[in-house]
Amino acid sequence: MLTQTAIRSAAAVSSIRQFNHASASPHQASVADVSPLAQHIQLSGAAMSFPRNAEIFGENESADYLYKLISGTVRTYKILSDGRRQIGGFYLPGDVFGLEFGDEHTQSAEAMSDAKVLVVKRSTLTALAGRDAAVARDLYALTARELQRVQNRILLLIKTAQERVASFLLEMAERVPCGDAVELPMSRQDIADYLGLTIETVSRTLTSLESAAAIEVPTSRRIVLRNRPELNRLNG
Amino acid sequence: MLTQTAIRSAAAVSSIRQFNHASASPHQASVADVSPLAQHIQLSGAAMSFPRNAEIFGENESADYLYKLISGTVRTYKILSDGRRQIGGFYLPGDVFGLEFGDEHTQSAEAMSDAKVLVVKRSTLTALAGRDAAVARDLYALTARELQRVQNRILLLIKTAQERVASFLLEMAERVPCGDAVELPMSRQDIADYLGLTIETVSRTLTSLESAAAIEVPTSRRIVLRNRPELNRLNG
DNA sequence: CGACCATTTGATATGGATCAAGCGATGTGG
DNA sequence: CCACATCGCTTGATCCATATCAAATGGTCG
Repeated sequence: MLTQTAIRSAAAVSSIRQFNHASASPHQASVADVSPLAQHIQLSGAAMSFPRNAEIFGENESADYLYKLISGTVRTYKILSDGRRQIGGFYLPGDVFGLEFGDEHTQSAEAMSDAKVLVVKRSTLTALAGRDAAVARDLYALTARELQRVQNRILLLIKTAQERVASFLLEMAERVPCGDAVELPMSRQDIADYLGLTIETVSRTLTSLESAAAIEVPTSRRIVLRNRPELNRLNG
Repeated sequence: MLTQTAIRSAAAVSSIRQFNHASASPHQASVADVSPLAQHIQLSGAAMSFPRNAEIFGENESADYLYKLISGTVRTYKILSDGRRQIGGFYLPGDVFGLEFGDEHTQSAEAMSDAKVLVVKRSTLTALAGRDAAVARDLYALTARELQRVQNRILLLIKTAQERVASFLLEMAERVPCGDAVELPMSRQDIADYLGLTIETVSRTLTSLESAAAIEVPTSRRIVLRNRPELNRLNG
């Protein structure tokens, strides 16, 4: 159950507490931070740490908390009965996840690297939204973005492997704006499960894009976008 | 070539038939209808009619209205630059569509058959939601269901053709609860674009399911589920 | 009856999966 | 410091599910 997961880690909470004010990594300063919702999370959120590959919450656990990622990377996913895994999304520092409509989480969430998150009770947040229209609007906006992403993913999944990989690279480049170089926080397997492909196909597609001079792959985790127009064209 | 049996439940058939026509069909008195939101729509919604294949709204148009389907069937969809079409959803009488988070529609909507809808201004609805918590909750619930559906679709799209078709049939059977007979309101092309397959593959999969005695296909638009456990197994 | 459209069926092609091997980086114990 | 296991990634060979191309069938409406 979620509560167990949360409580289990709650032990680690207090020790981490000082950490989040002090350590202001460059990643943490984002647009979202100035919103009323973000301020509330910053002020009253409990800090928690999760080691690499730890589960933050599981599918079907009750969705009592909302999470804001401070550092590290998180993936959400579903597992089919035969073991196939579909990654629902990758979350970077500043992103909010665990946002649910129903009472239960529809996906599981895992830390991809050691991760620090701020946790707020969903009930207090909705109560706050009832009093403060600005908070409600923020929640709304977060949801809007989330739904948009999901719908784009559906479009993604009817495309070819090249198109999927190109879309993925452009999406990541947009989310980690560092010029044309993207430092991927996830493995090939994660990318494959996100795009509905196999690692082999992802790998082959990347080398093929490299041959076409659309990208460069200096190391497996770093990708340089050399020809965005071409990638956009592939994007469909 | 498969034998078309004459033994068919005629009772189920006629009840499905009138589902599409009668604008005061008993089907409309569903859960949604007793909700405050539904009542408001019923009272202050403007009735509009759309002929078969007419556009109800287009992608990128401003999303000023919310629609509730009274009779007929509606599809929402997106078109990729090269003409591929992804159907976002099918809507049956009683369903609400056009629900958006942003200012613009992210999909187009078309009447699949002559359709009657009730239309309400989104602004009045959100204003109402601000005053009446029950309305807000209803809007929330609608959105929750919508998101759930979208997420399930993502899972669908990583499955095999058989699994997709099986899931589709079970979904439709659930939405048009008439025992084990499903009267499909959409063409094979629509189904294909919904499932991310081709018409040929949909057709072949149906015949293969029929050979496996999981379903019967007395006419192309009517499907009888003969072996739900088997379909559920295929569902993944 | 005949034209038209949706659907099914058949033959073939192909993109991506699968199976299998190689390779480079990282870490571990002797 | 070096053999050597391990792990993530790439590359190669082959297979297979679905797409594509093409034709036959069947239902509907004039």
